[in-house]
Amino acid sequence: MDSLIILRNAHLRATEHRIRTLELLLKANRPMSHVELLNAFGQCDRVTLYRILDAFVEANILHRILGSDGIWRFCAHTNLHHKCPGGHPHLMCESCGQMTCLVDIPIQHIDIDNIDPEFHISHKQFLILGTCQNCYAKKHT
Amino acid sequence: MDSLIILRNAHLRATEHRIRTLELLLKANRPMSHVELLNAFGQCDRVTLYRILDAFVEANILHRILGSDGIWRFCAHTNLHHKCPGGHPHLMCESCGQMTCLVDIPIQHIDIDNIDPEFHISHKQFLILGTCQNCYAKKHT
DNA sequence: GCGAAAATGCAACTTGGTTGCATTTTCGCG
DNA sequence: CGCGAAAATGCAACCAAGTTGCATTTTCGC
Repeated sequence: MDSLIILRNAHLRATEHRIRTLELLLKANRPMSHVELLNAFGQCDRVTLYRILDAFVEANILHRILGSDGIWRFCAHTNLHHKCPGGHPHLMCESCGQMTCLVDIPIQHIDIDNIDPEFHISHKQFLILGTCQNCYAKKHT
Repeated sequence: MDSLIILRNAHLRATEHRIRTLELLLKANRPMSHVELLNAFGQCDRVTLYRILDAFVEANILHRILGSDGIWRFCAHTNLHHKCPGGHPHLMCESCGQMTCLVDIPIQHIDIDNIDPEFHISHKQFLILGTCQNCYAKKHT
């Protein structure tokens, strides 16, 4: 899907930076961190990129996931991402930081009324940590 | 259980700070952040507290959970915490930051071999976000 | 109670993210 | 087309959580 159309639909201004950011994320099709995006960019102020990402999350065209390293990663929504309304788990390599969306897998239901009836759930985060293929190979050679 | 005995068993030195930290966490029986502990302390250097917490996690007498605010919380192990070998979910109020261990609930199994056979899982984090009773009441008055 | 190993305190640093503000750009509307 | 309000950008400064290095003090096995 064309990033320009996505921006228009979300009532966001189609500036060069914003188009670029969205294109990068759509092409990558995996959650990327702020630094990662900044490096991929030719020229963009880091604060501007932070604000772009915030705006995109606000406009619901990205979702963001906190890694176990405390760094946020941002992932463009594709139609695959809407399969599980309650969100999906994320795989994260603790060695290189790479993250993957497990878009097909629903997150387990929690019967909160039986645990803490006074708690109001807004959403859930499920992070699966470990070592990816690449890093595992590197470690065992 | 006496914190001194726990420290001895874990081959950790029983200094005043360490006993105090462990006692605070055992008494609270919920995950606490570094600042929260520091405030509860009378006099302790913040770096020292960081190092104590690290040592305790290393020695496996605490577990730590990253909140959606990017701040680590530390929780003393009780025998309840060992019910679910694969870990348990955590409830977090996004308004006040308070966290609760759902020690009775096992985290869903992920059949990683069918998804990414090359990924090696080390552990899982399941965070349930929302609003606690207190904060919900405050918002709706 | 001696001495090696570990714990502590302090200063300085790193890093991811935020805020304020002046300047520039976008885009709806006449 | 081009005007002007609203939004986006760039820059500097800031903030907070966590880390590192190092000199001093404390613990605890012998």
